[in-house]
Parts: sequence; structure tokens; C-alpha cells
Amino acid sequence: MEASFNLIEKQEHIELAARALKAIAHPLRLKILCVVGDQEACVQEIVDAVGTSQSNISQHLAILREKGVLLTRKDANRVYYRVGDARTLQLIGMMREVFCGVPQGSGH
Amino acid sequence: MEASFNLIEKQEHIELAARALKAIAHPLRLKILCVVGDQEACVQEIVDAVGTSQSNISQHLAILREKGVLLTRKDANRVYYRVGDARTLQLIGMMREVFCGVPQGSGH
DNA sequence: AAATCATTATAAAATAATCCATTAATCTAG
DNA sequence: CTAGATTAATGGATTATTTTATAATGATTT
Repeated sequence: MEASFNLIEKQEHIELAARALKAIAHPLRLKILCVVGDQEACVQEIVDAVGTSQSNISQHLAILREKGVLLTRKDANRVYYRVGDARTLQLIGMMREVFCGVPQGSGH
Repeated sequence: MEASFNLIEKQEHIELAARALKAIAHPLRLKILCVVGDQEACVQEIVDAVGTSQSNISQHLAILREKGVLLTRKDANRVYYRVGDARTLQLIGMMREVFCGVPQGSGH
């Protein structure tokens, strides 16, 4: 039997994961992800829910978009954002457990 | 039934999680965590395994220590580091899956 | 269709934070 | 005291973040 944890061994993968993590590791960006969740939200909704300037949100959205964390769909005037990979949300739920000591499955 | 994901709703928790994430979101620090794993390692061992200057490692260790990700034990001359919460390692394993596309349970 | 409003994105400037190399300081075994 | 191991402190370069201002695009109004 091997070690009980599957960590990251390839240098290449470590750098990849660190890059992706960095995209999430900012309070505003993490909040954006939590606000969007498994739904779709347009920029203005995100601005209202997160609470900072539209320009600031737009720039953080750009970072999440560039790193592939968020995907977009344009409808007329508006741009709708959604989380690209559902496992990202699982990951965030797990982070809440680990970093905030919130037991698993405790609903909203 | 509520939403199918348990995200982070409290502002306080979001900031907490973002802080912890930021500590991990650096290639050298992530590598340090992967090298230490569920064992204990002294600074020199980490330096050898990670591959940068001892001073640089020490600075990154300080960050992980301050954020509570790593704990230390001093034995004589040496300082041994270990990961404080085993779930942090689970999280890293999960990140490998999500960010690097490595299927779960693929051993070393 | 021109003017205007609403929505989103981009650019530039200012500020803040991070990172790494160097050097100094601590600590402890021998 | 000396050497080895580690942490702390400093400086400068680089990168992130925020703010302000402006541009682009589609919808509404007149």
C-alpha cells in the first residue's frame, strides 16, 4: 500500500494547481463564486450581491474568466457568468469545512 | 430541499477561507505541503526536496506557519514541520483532480 | 434616427502587497 | 567559543489591487 494521501508529485501539476488556486484566493473572487454558485448571474447581479464597484467586479470577473473558472454567455445587453466546472463548487464546500470548521452538509 | 452545493455564505468565513487559500496558492508553498504530506520534515529536508535557497524556504514556511497551515516542533537544533489538519491534504488531492485532471485514487 | 440610459469592459494611474536575495541575529550542540 | 541550523530584518523589483475615467454595445425614448 502507498501513502494514504494522493498529493501532487509532478512539478508541472503543482504549478498548474497553484495558478488556479491563486485565481480563487481573493475574498472578492471567492465571494463571486459563492454568489454565482450553480446558477447563472449577470454582472449587475453580482455587483449588487458582492458589493464593490462595477469596474472592480468586472476586472475580477476577467481574471476568473481568463483562468477558465468562469464561463460567459451574452444575451443582448447583458453578460451572464457561470462556474465552468461543478467540482470547483465542491472544492469550495470542502474549503468551508476545512478552513472555517463548518461541518459538512450544514445547509444555508 | 436547498441548493445542491454548500458554499460559503458568511462574509467572515469567505475572508477566512480566502486567507488560507492565499497561503497555499504559491508553487513553492504548495510544493512544500506536498513534500511534507502526512509526515514530518525538518527545514533542511524541505530545502533539498523543494529546491530553492534555504532562506527562501524559511520565508515561505513562516507564511504557512502564521496562517496555521503548518505546525512546528523543535528538536534540539532542528525544527520539524507538519501539516496541521489532515483535511488540508485531502483538499490538495481534490485540487489535483479538479485542476490537473488527474483521476481520483491514482497512486504515486 | 438621434439622444439617452443601462450594462459591461478596458485603460491608466495610484497604491498596496508579494517575492526573493542578502545580510544580520538566534539558538544549540559539541 | 565555533559551527551548523534556522529565523528575522531590510531593500528593491515585480506583481496585484483599487480607483477613476472612458469606451463600447444594446435598449429606450422622443
